[in-house]
Amino acid sequence: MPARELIAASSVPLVLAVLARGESYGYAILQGVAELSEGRLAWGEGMLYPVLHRLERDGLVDASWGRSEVGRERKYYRITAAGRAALARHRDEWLGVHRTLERAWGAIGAAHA
Amino acid sequence: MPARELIAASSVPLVLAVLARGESYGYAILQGVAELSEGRLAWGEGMLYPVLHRLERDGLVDASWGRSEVGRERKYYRITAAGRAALARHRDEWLGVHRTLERAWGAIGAAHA
DNA sequence: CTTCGATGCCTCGGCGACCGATGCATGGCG
DNA sequence: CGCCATGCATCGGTCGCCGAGGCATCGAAG
Repeated sequence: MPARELIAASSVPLVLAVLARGESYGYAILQGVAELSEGRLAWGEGMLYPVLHRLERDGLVDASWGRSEVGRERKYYRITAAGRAALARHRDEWLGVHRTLERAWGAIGAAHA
Repeated sequence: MPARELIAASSVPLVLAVLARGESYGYAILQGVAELSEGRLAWGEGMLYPVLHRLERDGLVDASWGRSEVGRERKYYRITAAGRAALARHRDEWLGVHRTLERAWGAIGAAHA
């Protein structure tokens, strides 16, 4: 499992990206992330729900209660326009840092003493 | 400037990568990071020194006092073998998360409703 | 019916990180 | 001497993680 800081940095963009594919709910998001990461990212519920609540508080997602096919209650989340904008911004920031790191890593190989 | 969490996630790998190119010291590392990121990452000293001290405490870098050409005191940092190993691990973790995000972003474009 | 596990939601609190503000010392310059 | 640049460091507010724990419902097994 990645370092805690990396989890923190990727949790919001990843949740937004999952929701950009269509509405979903807690448990399913957990599974979606595990699939996308091929098991490398395994979040606990204790970190997902606070993220979801923060996103809702900030207007990046909308939430509404619904029912599963078997009748169980679920809280469905949908990404908002502001959420899509935030996702794009997070993506740009991530890619900027990624390029910086690649440059630093590349230099290591080149400058290998 | 990127979100705080992204700074947190990239600071350690970046400092290690800079030091992997050769020994350096606080102020110069700050400039090296600014160059590598083309100004996108501008750290304050208040975040760099704690990172450096943590790395030293954990044995990922060695520190020693020296003097600049003009006679001023500087604390030079050198990466250790453990530091290079940690750098490689951070790099793997980063790339793993990066692939996950790319997959998630790609799906957005493909599944665009 | 009762018990068990899976689904599905949530909160609490310790820990640790960022980072703006602030402080201190030295050396060069006018 | 006064002032700026270099160069090191800490403090404290604020915020996020995430393991542990809690609650409710449903289906199946005994």
